[in-house]
Amino acid sequence: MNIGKASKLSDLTVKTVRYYANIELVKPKQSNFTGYREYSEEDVLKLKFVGKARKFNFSIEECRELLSLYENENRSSKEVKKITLEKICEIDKKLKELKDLRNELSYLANNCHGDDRPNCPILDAFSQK
Amino acid sequence: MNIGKASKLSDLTVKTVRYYANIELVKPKQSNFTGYREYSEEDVLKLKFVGKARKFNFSIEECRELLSLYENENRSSKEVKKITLEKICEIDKKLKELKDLRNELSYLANNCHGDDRPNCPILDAFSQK
DNA sequence: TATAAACCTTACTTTAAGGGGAAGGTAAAA
DNA sequence: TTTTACCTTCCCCTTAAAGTAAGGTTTATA
Repeated sequence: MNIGKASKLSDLTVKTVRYYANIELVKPKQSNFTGYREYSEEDVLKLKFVGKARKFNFSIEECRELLSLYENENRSSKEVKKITLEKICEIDKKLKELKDLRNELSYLANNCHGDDRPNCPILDAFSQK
Repeated sequence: MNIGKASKLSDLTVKTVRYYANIELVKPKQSNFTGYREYSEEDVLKLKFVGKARKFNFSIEECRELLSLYENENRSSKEVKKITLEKICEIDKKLKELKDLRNELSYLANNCHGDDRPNCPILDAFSQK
């Protein structure tokens, strides 16, 4: 099938699918008649796989790694679990940062009367030495 | 003072300070003798201000907006509070996304035995149609 | 049959916020 | 005087595509 159909089936944009072909993440055959890319059913499965993994916040390079494990019959689930646990750690770190940030900002907002006077503790906080 | 000193005082890298000058966020005078940028005390205060705001996750364009409020004697704290509350909303949205993501991933990891057998529920989840 | 619409291709530019490094000018210290 | 420490502009790199241009192909319609 052509890229348009593969795009629809995998629920990715044509641009994205073409990008994945260019970076050799999911690389279809390419016809030498028309130059059109020819996607197989298996290619579509890989595209879907990558789409899911991307939604799970895995980077392209991590997707590449997961995909190779996915394709490798001799893979061990240990490796996949390891990558996943690392990803969870990353998420936890980012969660903490965001929570701290939220606390500080909401503290500032609560102390700002938010009227037409120029005095503003938020700006004061930003301009503190 | 030259850019190196302004960089140290504001706790930003020289690259960053130069970048801010290029995008006209904090723009110092520039000597016509040497071509060196000349930072005033006030410029340093603005750099510090931007540094703080950036740490609070405000984008460059938001910093530009905050900075103009900061410089404006006739500002109202209402405007600043509004921007801040919007930022808190954004953070809340991102927090929710990350929490959901974490839940799904940790569910998958918990159900993965993590041994040398090739069966792996994480990969299974990614390859579901 | 002619043509228009719907595909497809490569290639270039842009995004955010700088980092890295080259090539070269300037200033201060040894 | 020379070395070292600054400073300058310029260009490429990062993520993960999206936007657009210019042009080739295929299919549907008049």
